[in-house]
Amino acid sequence: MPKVLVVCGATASGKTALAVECAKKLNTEIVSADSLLVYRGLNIGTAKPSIDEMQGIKHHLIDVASPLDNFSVSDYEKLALPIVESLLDAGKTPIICGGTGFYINSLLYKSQFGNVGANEEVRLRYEKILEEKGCEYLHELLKNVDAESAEKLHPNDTKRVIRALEIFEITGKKKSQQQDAPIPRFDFICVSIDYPREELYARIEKRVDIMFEQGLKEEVEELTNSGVCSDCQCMQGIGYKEVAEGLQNGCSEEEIKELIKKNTRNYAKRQITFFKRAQNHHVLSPENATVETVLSLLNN
RNA sequence: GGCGCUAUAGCCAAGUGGUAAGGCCAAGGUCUGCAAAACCUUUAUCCCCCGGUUCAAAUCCGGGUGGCGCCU
Repeated sequence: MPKVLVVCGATASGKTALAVECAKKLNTEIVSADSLLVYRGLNIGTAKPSIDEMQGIKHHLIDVASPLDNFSVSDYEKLALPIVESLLDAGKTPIICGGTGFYINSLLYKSQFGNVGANEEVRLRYEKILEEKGCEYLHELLKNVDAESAEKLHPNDTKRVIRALEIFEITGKKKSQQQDAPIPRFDFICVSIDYPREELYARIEKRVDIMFEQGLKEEVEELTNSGVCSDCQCMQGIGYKEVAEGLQNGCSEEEIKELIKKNTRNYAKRQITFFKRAQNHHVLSPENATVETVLSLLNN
């Protein structure tokens, strides 16, 4: 039996419920893999599982960061990996459940992320260069030190161009030479629930309506009042940025809601694209997304 | 009924004689420390219809149809 179960897929596809059912059956715990669930105070807009929904199953990596923090994959890996490992040591099948593919991969594969952390100072400097001389110039800079990485990156993809530059500057080594081979850390299978697109979009829209009923606006206001401003990383979350901006610009609730729906649909599409390439990935139809199916896949 | 304006992709829209900008939406994709982020690609054989002028018309002319506005 594979040792790790990953429940991934698009937002609003029913991952949480399936993972909880599996956890109950397997008598194990869930490691959330979601870049926004990590923040305390972001509950409604992230559709954070309620105590009720968790059904007594222990969920890790939820509420582990302050909304003022800048949480990153690396932080995630540092916190989550030991938990996965300890569950394995205890003879359990850890369930990684979430929609942030990047986070999931950091657990599944041994990657050192170039062995360099983010360096604000270096980033700021390159951002300034970007502002003054443009992205083509920045791309040229990278070409000079790491042609291979430059080749792979579009000049407009300035975030990654800067990261490559950052890695070179700090380590003196090329990012292209530090790409870790994607070596799996464990035996695992991935499972996702595949709704017809129309249906998934309908679920998303319904969910957004519910968020507003539950008081998304109030949640954003509370965060804002407690000093979480739009510069904070968590305010990049869908639902949060639209409400914060919308309220400032005097948009109607309908307008804000529609924008959130659209952005969430686009996000779901990106997730689907990302998970298409996942290894050992079983795409389940909604009818087939049952504990029994998952367990039988695990046993194969 | 008369007069004026208008008609370009799902939406907004440029183009006013030389072979269809751009934006939005949508779809597809990328992804190794900001990932619910960031980035890339694609999308009108054709400009409401009919006829005319011209080497050449989305662009000019005539007629028709739809919309908008004003007048009676």
